[in-house]
Amino acid sequence: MIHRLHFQIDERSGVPVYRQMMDQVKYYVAGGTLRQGDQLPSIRELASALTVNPTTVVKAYTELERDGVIEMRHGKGAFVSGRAKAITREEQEVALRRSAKQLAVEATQLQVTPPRVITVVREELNAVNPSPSADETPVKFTVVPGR
Amino acid sequence: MIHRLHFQIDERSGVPVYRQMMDQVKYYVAGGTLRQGDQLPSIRELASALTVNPTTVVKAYTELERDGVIEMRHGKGAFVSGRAKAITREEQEVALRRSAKQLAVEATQLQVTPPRVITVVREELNAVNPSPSADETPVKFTVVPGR
Amino acid sequence: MIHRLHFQIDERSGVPVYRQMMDQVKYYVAGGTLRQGDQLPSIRELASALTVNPTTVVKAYTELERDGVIEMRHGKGAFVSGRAKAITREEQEVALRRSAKQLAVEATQLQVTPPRVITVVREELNAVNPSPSADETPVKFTVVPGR
Amino acid sequence: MIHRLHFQIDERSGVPVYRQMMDQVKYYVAGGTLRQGDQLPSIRELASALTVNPTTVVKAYTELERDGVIEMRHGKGAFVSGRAKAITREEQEVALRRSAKQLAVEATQLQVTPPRVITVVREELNAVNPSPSADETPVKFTVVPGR
DNA sequence: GTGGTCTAGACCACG
DNA sequence: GTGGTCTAGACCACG
Repeated sequence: MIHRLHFQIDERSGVPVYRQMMDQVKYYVAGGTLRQGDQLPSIRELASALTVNPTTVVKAYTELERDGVIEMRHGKGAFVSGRAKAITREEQEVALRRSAKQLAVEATQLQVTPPRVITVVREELNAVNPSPSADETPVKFTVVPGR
Repeated sequence: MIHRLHFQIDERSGVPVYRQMMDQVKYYVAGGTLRQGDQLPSIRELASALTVNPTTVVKAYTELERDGVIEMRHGKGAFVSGRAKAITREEQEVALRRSAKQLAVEATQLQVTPPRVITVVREELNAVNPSPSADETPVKFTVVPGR
Repeated sequence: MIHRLHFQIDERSGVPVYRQMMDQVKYYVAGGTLRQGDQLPSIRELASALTVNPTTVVKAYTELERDGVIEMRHGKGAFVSGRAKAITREEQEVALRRSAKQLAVEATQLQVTPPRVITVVREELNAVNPSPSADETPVKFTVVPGR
Repeated sequence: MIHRLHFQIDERSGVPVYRQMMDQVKYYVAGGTLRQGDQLPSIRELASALTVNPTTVVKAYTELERDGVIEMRHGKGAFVSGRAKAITREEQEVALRRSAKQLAVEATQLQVTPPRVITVVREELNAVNPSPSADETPVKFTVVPGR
């Protein structure tokens, strides 16, 4: 069974690319799509799929390792660490709410009506390729670039 | 009548502060809350309300002037330019959809259910102080810091 | 009063340059030469003094910040953190003993006599420019490249 | 008579393992402990004694052969080459002084007093199992892992 | 001036 | 194949 990770990089957002990558790995771990022992895409694979420089991926992975989310094994690859959930349930809620708030503020400033906002959110939720239901063996993931 | 501008600055987001400010002014103009001739908060007022460095506000206003959104009048202040809508209707839609997409991707990665996402968005839309219905005379705005 | 930091980079050693830099900053903090609030050489200054690439210094400083040893202030510079001694007295002893052991093993393999080893160590201790006695105000340091 | 080679591998040092092994063989040859015709530990023996990957030992031995220090005899093992002293007396002095300098710099940065440094060096010299006085027949060596 | 991010690409260690 | 380090240099944010 092939698992797909949807990585969404928005270059125009101003958020450093390596941080966008870090956040999304953490979200996948927090959500349970990525689990202990799973192998992440290799640096080169991820870099080419997202058309970013390999050193940018190296930076993201290095920071994720320092955060205890992943482990790098020399010559082997990058794996989800056994240490911990990347972020707590509470931080998860905070992250979601932060994005929701930004959307709400923006919509209000643009004077877009709430029903219209809800409609657009629904459409985007449908458009995102849902991650497959996880099975029980550690797997290697392929990348679905999103931009 | 006193109008309030809700400025939402998220320092942790990685987006440059001056760009966050620029975007929000543009959104207010696009949405019709800010209209031609309206006076924006002074640099000092905005800087102290948002506790950012005044030079950051200067940069935002300078760039907004270059974009034709506002005009600086020496000794008077900053005013919404007569030249144009800050962003087109289409750009508006793009901006909204971009935020919605980011939310959708994030929620999917976190395996938050769509209904839960919609609930959170509704809550945040209600929480945002709705901008008042515009009247017809140019006004000066006060700032409601949001962070 | 001008303070000097003696940085010793050995490219032939195989130890990554950024790690050599990190260790030496930690040693200076542990030894009390660098104290809370002291400003480190700027990235560019250190890079040019040691003729390494600025990105290498960036990496060393970034890791040191993550370790709580220094703080980067945007537009201001790098400063010794108030948080903690960089390494404990015990780690200090470990570090010293590790170097001493390596020297001892090497000398034994080379069949250099212990008195000769002691003589060479004494000479090298005298050759190192001793760090000046610290005074009481935070200072900026200049770099003495050593290689 | 059984001879013992003390191999000191420090994984944390950042120096590639194969290079640490190469250096120490060279030092033993330079010091006269290993002499022409002596048989080195087999790849498997050395790998398991030091718990490193056999390919790492292969790399070290291959490079040592390229440097003319040893010869691999198919099906027989690795032997000290007749060609030359692995390093000259001068290189020996350079190697020793390099280690001594690193120790001196480190101690100075840690503000450890010279007498204390000398004490620690003496202790470590005593702690190292001195290599036995060489006799005159080629011998096979066993390994004393040091870490 | 200061730090921060990123690209393009080389070279190396480990398996 | 995998990850790790480093250079050279561009461009940006902040003060």
